[in-house]
Amino acid sequence: MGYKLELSIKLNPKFSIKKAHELQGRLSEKLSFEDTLPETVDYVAGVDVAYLKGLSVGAVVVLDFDTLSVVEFQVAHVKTRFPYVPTLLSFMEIPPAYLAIRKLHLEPDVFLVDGQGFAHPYGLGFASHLGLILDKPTVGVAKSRLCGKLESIGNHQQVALLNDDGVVIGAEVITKQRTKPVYVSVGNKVSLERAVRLVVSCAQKYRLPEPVRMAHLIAGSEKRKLQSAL
DNA sequence: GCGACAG
DNA sequence: ATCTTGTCGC
Repeated sequence: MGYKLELSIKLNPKFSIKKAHELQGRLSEKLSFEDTLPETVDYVAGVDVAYLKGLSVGAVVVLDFDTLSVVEFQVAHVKTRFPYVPTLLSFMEIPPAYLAIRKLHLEPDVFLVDGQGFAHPYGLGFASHLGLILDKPTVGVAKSRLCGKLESIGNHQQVALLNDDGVVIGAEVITKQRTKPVYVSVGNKVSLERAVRLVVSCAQKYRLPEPVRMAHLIAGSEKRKLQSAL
């Protein structure tokens, strides 16, 4: 079901995988690794996308940074028009994610996104691409590694760096003991150090930081709702 | 040529 | 990601 779409895209001269990678490389240069976050964060958002047949369900949730309680959430669904192609995930997930985010009444200080940020072969994972479009601070929080070599930091056992040709592109973070680590990288307008701190502070009881975990649950419930409505 | 490959 | 109940372990 996905190969047909992938084929049509590969045959489309207006959008080849090679051209998409070149675009990612150019956009990556516009990323900011500076900390533009306010001293005290009030709202942290979580973003995720779920799939149902030919539909993509985007979900965004806003939590109070201090209590990690949900203060708002929005969902949106659109027909999936781009297949999952490793390294091109953002092209598939941005439409539903962006539509949901546009519905927000509150403006989050930062968005924790389910996927890679700068820790990407062309320096532009979903979190970074979304960060440029929103022109807001974003952090990539992936459940598995896409690229980069591990590089331990002294006697630090909770955080290891992801290195790519001598460049630090992200970090492997153990948010909860006895569970697999998560991969954190800068999306846009935030430093890696701050990004890691945000993820760690938002992950208390579960492996995934609460914003991302909540967004995942909301996308899932919305999917079930659409499911039964068919 | 071979292996890797977010969600 | 998705299809899915119970079950083993911290």
